[in-house]
Amino acid sequence: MTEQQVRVRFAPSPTGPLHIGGVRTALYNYLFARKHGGKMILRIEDTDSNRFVPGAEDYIVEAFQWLGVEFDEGVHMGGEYGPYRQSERREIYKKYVDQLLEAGKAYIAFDTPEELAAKREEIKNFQYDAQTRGMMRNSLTLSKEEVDQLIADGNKYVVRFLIEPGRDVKVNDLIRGEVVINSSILDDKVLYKSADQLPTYHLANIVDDHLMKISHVIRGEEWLPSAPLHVLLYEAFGWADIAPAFAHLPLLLKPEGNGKLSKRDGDRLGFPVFPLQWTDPKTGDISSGYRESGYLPEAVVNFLALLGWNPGTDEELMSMARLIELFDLDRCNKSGAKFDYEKGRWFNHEYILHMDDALIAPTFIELMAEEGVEVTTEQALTVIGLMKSRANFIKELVPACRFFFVAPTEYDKKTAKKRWKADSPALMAELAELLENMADFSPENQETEVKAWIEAKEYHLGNIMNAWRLSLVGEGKGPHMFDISAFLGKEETLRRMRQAIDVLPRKEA
RNA sequence: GGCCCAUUCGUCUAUCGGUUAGGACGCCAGGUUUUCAUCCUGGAAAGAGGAGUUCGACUCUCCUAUGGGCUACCA
Repeated sequence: MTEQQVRVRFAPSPTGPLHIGGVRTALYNYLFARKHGGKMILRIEDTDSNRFVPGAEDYIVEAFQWLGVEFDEGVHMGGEYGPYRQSERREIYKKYVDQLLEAGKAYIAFDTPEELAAKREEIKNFQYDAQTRGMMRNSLTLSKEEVDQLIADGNKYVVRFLIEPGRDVKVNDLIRGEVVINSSILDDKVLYKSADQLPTYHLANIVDDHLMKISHVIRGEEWLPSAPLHVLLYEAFGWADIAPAFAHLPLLLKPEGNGKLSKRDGDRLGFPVFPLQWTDPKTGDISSGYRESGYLPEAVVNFLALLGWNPGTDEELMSMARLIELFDLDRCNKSGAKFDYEKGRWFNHEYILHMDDALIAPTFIELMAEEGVEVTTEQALTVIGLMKSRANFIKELVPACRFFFVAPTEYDKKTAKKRWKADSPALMAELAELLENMADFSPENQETEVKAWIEAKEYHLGNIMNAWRLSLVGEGKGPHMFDISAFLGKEETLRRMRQAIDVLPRKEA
């Protein structure tokens, strides 16, 4: 057997923003493809015309661009197996549906949605299958003339897959091993709807995967129950021996409580479940996105990769290249993973820590400008270097760094109470005088001279530094004091110190 | 209800018959620091329950329980 080229696809339905679980599925497909030198395809499954949402397709493309998940073929870039939008492949599906019809492996059914609903009311656990198809209105129970007439009269119909009962259908799953389901529990799935002349997911999926030469179908666990149906379809078309391999990924679950992670959870728990912000075109509702929330795409990718897979070592911080190097379907978990949002924050923190300050600077400058604070690139670089170990998100740097550019207008009460002592005004005045006469205001020289002064006078270091910090920052936080004063410059440093002496309350000794 | 999948610290997970059950997030304590953060050290914290198989089971089998998914002319 020759090793066939790895070709995988991510095939979302354009019904809204891309769910984070879908992002992970796409990511695993991508890692797998790159790992094996294969191709990654983006196919749009828009066979349900009723659920089409404008903008969703562009959103999907943009989301993957942001994340760094690249495609080799797809709806947005073409390729030799197109078109990649299922609504543009009507004729193709029709041909295959007819093939099944002619072979007697599918049949035409006229039962209306209303009639089916009535049947479900009438018979509990009603299923359109070998048991019941004999009592329905279809090409198995009606004569050919009747069928032709009904169609000629313009009656809507569907094509159903004829499933033979009593067969054990085996699905070989790369993650779960062999899963066996008896065909008797499967229903005669609708493959095609005459109403919009489109197939349903199942038919389109099998036909496209075959035509696009997909080698591995890596998708969410929610598809596992219909995998036997897909196996049967491959058989019906005579493609059983060239069918793709399956791998069903565990689901992403709610962080607390039960169930699959949903759009609502994000709103409720205060974290995004979508890669990019999304505005519902109908309701105008806005759902937050990882990008807009300040996440770095690398952090999101790293975080997501580890939800359901691990390299088998303690390595946790991995670039896309490293993930590709290490990824293996054999190391994917079988059980669903609760979405650990806290860990996502930690990943972002780590990526900010390791990120080049020059890459953070433009975003920082922009965010500061929005707050009405003009910052030069040089200033930004200094401040980011000093402050980024305190931030989980770049935007957290904005309030944290404000004091570098804007003098405090009020002082943190708790800190003032603790750090501004009876002798503080006098000490600050003395320190101000020392600084004023200092020729070299570099942080190094300041440190040398100030510490020498403290030592000579036998002052308490913490006493001086904490009061000084309160004067310049307004609270008890921030980097090394001399870095702050040096950044501020002598003039501003002295101004803030005098202001603190004026404004902060005097205490009895 | 039926069918399928799953089940190790609160969470993400390692372990592929023999381990003091390891790591990470979060949490707590201590250290470093003029403060906060970073960083370092330490701590609490787990094999759902019950039967087997075996000299030996977290690991294999079965049952139960629990969780999850599917059960559309949606994907």
